[in-house]
Amino acid sequence: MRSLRIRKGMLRSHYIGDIKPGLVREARIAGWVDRVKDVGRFRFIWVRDRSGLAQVTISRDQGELYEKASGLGLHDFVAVDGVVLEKPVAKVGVELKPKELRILSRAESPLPLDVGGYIESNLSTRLDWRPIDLRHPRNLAIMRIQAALVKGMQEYLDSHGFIQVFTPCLIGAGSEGGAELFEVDYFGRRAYLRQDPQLHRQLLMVAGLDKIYDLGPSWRAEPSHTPRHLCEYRSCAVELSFIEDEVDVMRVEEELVAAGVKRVVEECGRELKLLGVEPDIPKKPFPVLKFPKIYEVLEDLGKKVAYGEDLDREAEKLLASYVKENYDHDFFFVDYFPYRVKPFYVMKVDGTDWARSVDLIGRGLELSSGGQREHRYERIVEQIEEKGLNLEDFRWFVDHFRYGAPPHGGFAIGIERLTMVILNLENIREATPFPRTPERLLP
RNA sequence: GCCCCGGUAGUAUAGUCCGGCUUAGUAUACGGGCCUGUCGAGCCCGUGACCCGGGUUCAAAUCCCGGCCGGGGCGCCA
Repeated sequence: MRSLRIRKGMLRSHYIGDIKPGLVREARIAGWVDRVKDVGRFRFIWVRDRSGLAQVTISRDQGELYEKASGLGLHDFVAVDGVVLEKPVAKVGVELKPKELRILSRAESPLPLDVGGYIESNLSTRLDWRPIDLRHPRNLAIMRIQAALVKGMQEYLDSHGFIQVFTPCLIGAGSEGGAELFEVDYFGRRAYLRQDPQLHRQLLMVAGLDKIYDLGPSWRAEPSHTPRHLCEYRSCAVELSFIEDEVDVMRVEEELVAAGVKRVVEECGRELKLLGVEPDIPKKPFPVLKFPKIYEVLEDLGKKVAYGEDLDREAEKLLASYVKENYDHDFFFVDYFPYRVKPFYVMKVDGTDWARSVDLIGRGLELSSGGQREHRYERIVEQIEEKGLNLEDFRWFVDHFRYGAPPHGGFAIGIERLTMVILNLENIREATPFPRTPERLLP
């Protein structure tokens, strides 16, 4: 990490992690007090910033400084000027003999969480005090890894001709119904927070943008009490035109996931080690399981799913272990979903009850859905009617398809879910700094 | 939306099944002391808690009912 070029008198000259004993003689560091130990002739103050941990060693003969340090407590915020010991005695790494110690902010004690690292607080308590919780290197690591993941995916998309766009979050109508939408007052009219940027991405295909992605939030007003749902989450939503069929979409998606994971592995060795995970860069192509054959596979696994029915959680998990065993893969696609369980805009497999509709499953968890969309005006209208929807409600969308639309498809990958799967997190709330769940709107 | 489980010091837990044997135990944090280049230091002392309301009972952290809060399973989904 490169330290900021600083002006004289600035709070810090170095990130702790940047200090190389022998190369850096003197440094000014700033951070939170991680531990205070009073031992004979010395007081040891551990100081942590986001890059690492330093020990500030104050000997009794330093008089005033020694006294000042006696009042320090956990998570006080301090700045220390000192000489870097060329051969540190401390095992934490960097050791400083201070010239000056400034206490910039006091932490009340006891803290509302155990920050010492031996007691793991309940997630709920941690989230109540999330800023303190995020000081823990482990949680910081999750945020960093997610940033690398998104960066890797963006790099892939940018270098393959995808244009980043921002589609609206406030919408006048839902894409599939309305039950799970958050309602917003829009100058006296009813508006909604989008549940997916889907339909607007399709309109951009009609517009000829050809290949796009939208990185942004979506909202679901589902009161789900599970470790894998958030009411607000981010997705990397991709749409591309001039495809032959949904297979082209899958090819992009697996490249995208692999590029994200690759970036994480390359860039976040330290963080991954801290979290105790070693993700594999997934092999391409990802295995594909298709309806209706999938019913037979499930039956062999001892699970009966009625013909034409959707997969349930148990089926997804069974298939995941099946894929792991037979393909040694954590990810797989499911293709040709029954048309009746999918929304109106999907492309049917001609003359069948199946759709060119694709889910990506990672470690048994649904990470995305997508596939090829129907681009022919008459067909879209027909399908809206088949689904028992009111065509007039979708005019704002459908009418644009009357004037020439390319074959296209896409998908939206849940970023928190992908993070969760790669890092083997038990709860999706770990994968976002301030999770929104049915009960939690603060902080 | 349906179902299951839980709520004890700042934090995390034991005790709850089978009411009394509890002055509610332990770890950590916090305050004090001893020792000591500590690195999860060690030792001694101390402060600190039964979610709220109602009921049963001689007696409730413990049993029952309601509320609030939290966790999970399913559904739905990313």
